Order: sequence, then C-alpha cells, then structure tokens
Amino acid sequence: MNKSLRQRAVLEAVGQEPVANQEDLQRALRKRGFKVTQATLSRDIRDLGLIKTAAGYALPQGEASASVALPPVKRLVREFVLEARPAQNLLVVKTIIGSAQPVAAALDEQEWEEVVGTIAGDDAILIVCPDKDAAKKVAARIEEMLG
Amino acid sequence: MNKSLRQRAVLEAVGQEPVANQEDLQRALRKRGFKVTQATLSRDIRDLGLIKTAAGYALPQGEASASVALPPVKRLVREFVLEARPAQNLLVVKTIIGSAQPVAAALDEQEWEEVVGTIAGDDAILIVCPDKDAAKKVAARIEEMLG
DNA sequence: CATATTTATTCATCGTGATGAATAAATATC
DNA sequence: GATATTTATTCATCACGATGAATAAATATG
Repeated sequence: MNKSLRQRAVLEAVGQEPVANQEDLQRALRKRGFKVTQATLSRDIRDLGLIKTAAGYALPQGEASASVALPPVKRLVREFVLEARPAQNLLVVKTIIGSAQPVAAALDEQEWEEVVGTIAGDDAILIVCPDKDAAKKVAARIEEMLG
Repeated sequence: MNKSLRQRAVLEAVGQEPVANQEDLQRALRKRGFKVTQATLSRDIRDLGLIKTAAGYALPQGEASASVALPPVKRLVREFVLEARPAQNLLVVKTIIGSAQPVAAALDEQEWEEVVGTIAGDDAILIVCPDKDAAKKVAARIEEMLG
C-alpha cells in the first residue's frame, strides 16, 4: 500500500463528502480501493492535520488546502545528503545530483531558529545562518541525521 | 551505514590512491571509517560502474567523473509520485510538493524511447512524448511502478 | 593445467518504517 | 454517572532494501 496515495484519497474523501467518524472514512477509502484499518486512518488524520468538526473531518480553519507531506526531514537527509560544510555564516549541503529541492523544502519546514533561509540548486543547498556559530550548529544537526 | 556516503568514499579512495583489488578497497574504506565486507564493495563497484585497470579500479574511459546515483526510479516514483495523467502527447505527473526534480531526473535516466523530454516544476513533471499512444504507455508504466 | 586469488552471487539476517490487532484512553450519549 | 462509541497507542508482524557469511564463479599465476 502506498501511503501517499492513500493520504491523498483521505483528503479527497473529506473534501467531497461528510465524514463523521473514522468508520465512515474507512468506507470512503474502501470505495476508492484502499482496504485499511481504523488504526492507520487515525495516523493518517494526525499526519494530515485534520480536525473533527460538526460537519465531519476537515482541515483546520485558515488552511486553504492541504496536501500530502514530504517524508520526514531525517529520512530525506539520510537518503540524499552527502555532506554539510559550514563556511562563515553559510552552510553548503551537498546532495545527490537532482535531489537538492526536496531536502531544502524539508529543512525549511523545520523552521529552525538558526536558519535564515535556504536556496536549493541541483546538487547543493545553500543555507544562510545569522552567524558562524549558528551555521556550525545546523551542520552538526544535519551530520547527526546522517548517522 | 549510509550507502551514499560509503559509495562516495569508494569514489574518493579510487581517485586518490591505487586500489588493486577489493581487499585494498576494504582497507581504504576502513581508513575512512567504513567497516564493510567484500560482498558489499563488489556491489558498490557494480553500482558505480567502476572497472578494473592495470592501475587499479577506475572509472570507465570517457567518463569525466562519477557521482553517487539517485535511488532507482521505481523507488522515487513510489515515494513521491501521486498520479500520472496523459493529455494528448503530454503526460502530467503530479508529485508531492518539492519533489518533482529527483523524480524527473530518474525518469530521464531511463532513456525510454517513448519520452522526448521532461520538464520538472515544484510538484509536477511535464513529460513530452512523440504521440498520444506513447504518452499512454508511459503513464501506464508509471502507474505500474506506483503499485 | 592446477591452484591461488579475486569477484560475484546466494541465502540468511537485520534495520526501518508501515500496518493491523488488541487494548487503552478519550469523548459522546442518555 | 454508566456505558457506548470513537480515537489513539502499544505491541507484534510484515515488506523492503541493505548487508554479511558462505559459496560459486571467474580470473590470475606459475
């Protein structure tokens, strides 16, 4: 079973019909070809950040639309990052060719205090930090994720 | 153990010193902090496309430099692709936000006859095919990878 | 050609993440 | 407040890819 596809189906179901509880959701997913248990749907709902309203499951107020999330940053770092080197208040993260973008997006999502911003290229990400200590901290954090 | 990092170390070792056999390579890797068996190194050498020359392991003639490869296309498709829809001789592949690039790069690598070219955005890849039948074929192939 | 060395591959095992069954916890209902 | 319903979480299991140990196959050597 493909988790991304299933979570996408959850979002679709919730957007198209009233889904009062997880049993309803299970039925809606069954209709879309996903045979899945309540436990898994509970996890999906948490991952997608859905809330329960009087009209059924929905996105939190204020969110225009939801989408399936990238895998956890640690996983992306382990999968694609080759090294992370600080240079003054900058950090250059080398990745496998073509894979800088998802890693950068996942790093952005962390909203680390020590990160001012990131720029992704093809095989590298430039991370801008407030100062060189911050850059060292971020580098250490990434190296730790690499294992 | 991180496979990408180890393969990168293999490339480095081979580029810096004569590596006559896999036992030499094992020692070179050990010096770089990778405790690894001959079996695994044999696989790495195959994956990296290294060849054995009189001067030791090296890149094939004509390749300026090697790099660690992206994961197999099937894995990237399963991880990041949400759907693949043909439209005339085009195919729009929807991905998780931020992940189009590695998927497109991996699809490009396949060098399928039915693909003229790809353009990756943020969450979608546009695949250009010679005609609508080709687009349908490629879509089916991707759907099959999705499982 | 016999044998040593090297490399590739099979088979068993492990790590990781996901999933389901069972259970605990939370919430709704009367 | 008692109980039914719903949701979350624990525990066991599975799928998948990677790795190592053992073995098979290929190559080098004298």
